[in-house]
Amino acid sequence: MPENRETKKRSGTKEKILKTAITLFCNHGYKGTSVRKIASNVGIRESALYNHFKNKEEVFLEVAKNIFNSPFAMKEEEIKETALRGKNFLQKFVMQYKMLTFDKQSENMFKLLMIELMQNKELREQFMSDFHNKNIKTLSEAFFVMMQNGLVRSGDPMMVAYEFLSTLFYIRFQITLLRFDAKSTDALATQFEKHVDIFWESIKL
Amino acid sequence: MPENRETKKRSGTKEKILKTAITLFCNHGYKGTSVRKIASNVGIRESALYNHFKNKEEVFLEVAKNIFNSPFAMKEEEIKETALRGKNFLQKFVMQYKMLTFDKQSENMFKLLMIELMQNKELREQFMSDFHNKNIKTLSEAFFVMMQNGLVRSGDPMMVAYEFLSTLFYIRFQITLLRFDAKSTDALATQFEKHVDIFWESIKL
DNA sequence: GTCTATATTTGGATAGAC
DNA sequence: GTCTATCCAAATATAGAC
Repeated sequence: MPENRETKKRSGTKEKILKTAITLFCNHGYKGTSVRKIASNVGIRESALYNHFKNKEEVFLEVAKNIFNSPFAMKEEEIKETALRGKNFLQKFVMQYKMLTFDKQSENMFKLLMIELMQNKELREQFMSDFHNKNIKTLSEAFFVMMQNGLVRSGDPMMVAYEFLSTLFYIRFQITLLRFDAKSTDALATQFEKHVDIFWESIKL
Repeated sequence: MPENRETKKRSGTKEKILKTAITLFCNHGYKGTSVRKIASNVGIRESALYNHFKNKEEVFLEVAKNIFNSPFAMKEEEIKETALRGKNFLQKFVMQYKMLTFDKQSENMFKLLMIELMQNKELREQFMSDFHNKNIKTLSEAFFVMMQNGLVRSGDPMMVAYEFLSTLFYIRFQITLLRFDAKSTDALATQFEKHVDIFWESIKL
């Protein structure tokens, strides 16, 4: 028995369901996606879907599981180290943010988040803690280091972090809207780099 | 006939329907709000609602009609004039933005916009043109005037406008999320003023 | 203008044959 | 594991009496 991992060696239906569900949930949200539609897109009957998932919510939870999983998290020590490089840190941070923005899976999760955010209290709280606070913390630490080392004008690191992050979010938000309709994002894609340039000029010593 | 305006002098049912519909649509979105729920909250049967509106969509459109109506628009000349006052212009602009954020009706419309934005192509386009571009235009003009008059460092007025606006949007976005759950927004409310202070310091000559 | 009753559709979910 | 058949609930909408 060469592959008895997990006992069942699948026909792949469950994966197909998940893949289809991701597309549908991320474009139409929970309410906008029916079990019927998922099943029909997969090419099976609804009843067959229930062999793989207990109910609609379980499918959704499986899809939304990675909604706050960032593939590009920075480690604590890495932050403090890289922060000493000033603008270079910001460029690195923004590059990761940009990759997230254009990464297909991250983009889908962001769309889903934006759709469900207003209808799901738990998501709102996770958005604040995971999405916002985590980034603010990273950036604050970096700006603090920069201030300590005389690289940037001193001030409240949290405030500077907020200013810096908010623009990144807005760019990502707009890009996500444009990509919904398959519109060009060329102008906005370069906005990330321009933001770093302008911002650095405004805070550097 | 003292009041033959519009022929029908209403029992107020239509207004009551609209008022109820605003609350429901703005908190649960189009799909999340049923005609049943609206009618029952008003205190009538569904069938009675159809005496006032052709269908659910017509109720929604009536509600969403004012989604981009800003009660605080600045006139062209006013912008150029006030821009000469530098930081004072930014303070005024932000104060209006802040009022919008906390104005009950505007807040509802913003919630509705955020809910529906990801599911409605037309709204996305209106968001870009009415919401984003209009503000960018106003701010760009102001920053241009400020640059011409040596009040702020010269640069691309549009870029500076983008930096300034994006933070305002993010603050509003976060406040809206908090208010969804009736959480305190004290910390964020002062962020508006702090933003102006920080931003002005970073661009002034 | 509101009610009762009803038509129709859509969506989530289960039973049981194969 | 998939299918057919079926059930049930919820939702949009209409007809016609009052």
